[in-house]
Amino acid sequence: MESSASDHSIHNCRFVLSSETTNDHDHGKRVVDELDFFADKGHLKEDRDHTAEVKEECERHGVGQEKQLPDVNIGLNLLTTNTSSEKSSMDDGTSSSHTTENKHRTNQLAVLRAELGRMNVENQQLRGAIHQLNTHYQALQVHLVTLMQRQKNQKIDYQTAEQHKMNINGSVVLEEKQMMNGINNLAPRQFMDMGRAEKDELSQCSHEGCRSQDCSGSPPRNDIVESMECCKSTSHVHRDISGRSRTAGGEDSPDQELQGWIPKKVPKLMSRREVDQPSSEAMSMIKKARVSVRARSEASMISDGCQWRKYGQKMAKGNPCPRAYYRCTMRTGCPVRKQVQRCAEDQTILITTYEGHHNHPLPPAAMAMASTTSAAASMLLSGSMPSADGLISSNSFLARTGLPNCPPSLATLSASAPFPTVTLDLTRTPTSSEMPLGQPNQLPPNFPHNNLMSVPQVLGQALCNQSNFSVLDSLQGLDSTTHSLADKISAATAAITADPNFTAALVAAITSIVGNGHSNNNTYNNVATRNNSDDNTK
DNA sequence: CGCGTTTGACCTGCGC
DNA sequence: GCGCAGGTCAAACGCG
Repeated sequence: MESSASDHSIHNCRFVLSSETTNDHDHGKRVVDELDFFADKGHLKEDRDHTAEVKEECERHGVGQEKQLPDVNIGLNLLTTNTSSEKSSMDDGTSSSHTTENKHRTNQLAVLRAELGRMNVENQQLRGAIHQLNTHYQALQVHLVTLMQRQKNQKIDYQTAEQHKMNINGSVVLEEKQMMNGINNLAPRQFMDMGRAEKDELSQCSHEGCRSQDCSGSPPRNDIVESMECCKSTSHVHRDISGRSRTAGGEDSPDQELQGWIPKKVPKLMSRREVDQPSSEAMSMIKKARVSVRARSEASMISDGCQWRKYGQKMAKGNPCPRAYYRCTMRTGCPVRKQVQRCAEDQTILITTYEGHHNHPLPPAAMAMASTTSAAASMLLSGSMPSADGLISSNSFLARTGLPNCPPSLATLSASAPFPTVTLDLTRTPTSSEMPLGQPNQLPPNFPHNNLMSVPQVLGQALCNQSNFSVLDSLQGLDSTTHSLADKISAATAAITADPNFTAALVAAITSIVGNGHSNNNTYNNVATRNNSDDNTK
């Protein structure tokens, strides 16, 4: 009894310490929610002091602590059952043993009360610690908003000065052009959402004490993409937008206002104030960031676990094959689009380009692809913005995403395209030198080994070195998939989703790669609960 | 009849 | 300003 209570106290102490330990592993690059709490050194010291207090309290309330604590009647009959030893002494029926028994009971009761009181104290202390952390966090948020506002004002001042100079030179037309360019360069649609989302996020967190750390007010961090998914309460901007522009299909559904499939003509209607958000260009880039997947397939579309609706087809210049435009229909207003086109040089190669981020939970089969786009977008904004002169080494991308096992030739990062695009070439078999060493082909015992993988799973593997599969197997699987791909995909998906261990491992791997993973928290939860029931892949 | 696809028209950005 | 190309819309159409 007492030992279990001690375990409890130890556990509590560990709880406090673990958050600190976690932060110690963050090197300032990957910003997790907890890190924000300790970003301020002063606050960190205070928190550590407080942690030490709690720790001391845990130690102080060891054996004998019960005497210092008041008697607490919790109204629970915790001693209604007897241990076997107690029972045997009762059976003896002697009065002396009965007295001993009573004393024993009394002692136990005292011990239990003491433990209860000690736990209450610990609870209060922990609450205090959490409250303190929240306070510090809110202070940091306020500080962050102030800094961003200051930066924004400086930028506006600078532009105003520049424009004034131009006016003096009589270049009014040019000035207007620059202004328009500025507006157009700044993020339309989702970027606007992000900017507003960040504000909403901050205020919401401060109001709610940031109960959901998923949405913790991110300092100028890199995974803004995730904020897009995490904070959808962006009604202000969308309402402004939808009020002045027609929505897709002429529908004015609240969903669309909130999650926004907003026509691209919107940006010009934006006021400059709305558009001019901090680090807007980078955010615009992220909004435009795309992930392109090249895979061999005779099917018209690769299976990625999502539901798509075709909304257009266009002949692209320099390619005899038309380009098809799809949008995600798993939830109304989901901003994710994809383009599917066959490669002009090799028409067996299907090029699928994804853009945007889902605003809804995804089935396991769709998670890899969605996480990939998130990871790629995050990576693009994380400082390795592509140089203007074409391709950069994919190694940085792979390194950033923690994918030492992914062959470099599989992924390229292109800036020559209109939008930064990560291209994953799943049609290429990596050379032996590119193959990760010490990666035996490890497949789960119950996994169908005969090339039955759909592209997202392959991609997930390519991106997740934690996965038990080898990339080479995946690629060979794709390369040799020359017929009835859809059937194989279905079979593979069914097999994979039927294996909760694999799904959990995949989710964990993806989550760890995407960063703090909170963008997919909902997804993770859904995956965890829907593991065996999902058969969404077509 | 409802839903998804097709396809021509339209919009927008960009380069000349 | 004009033309081109990419992207999107929405009416028409087809299918179950």
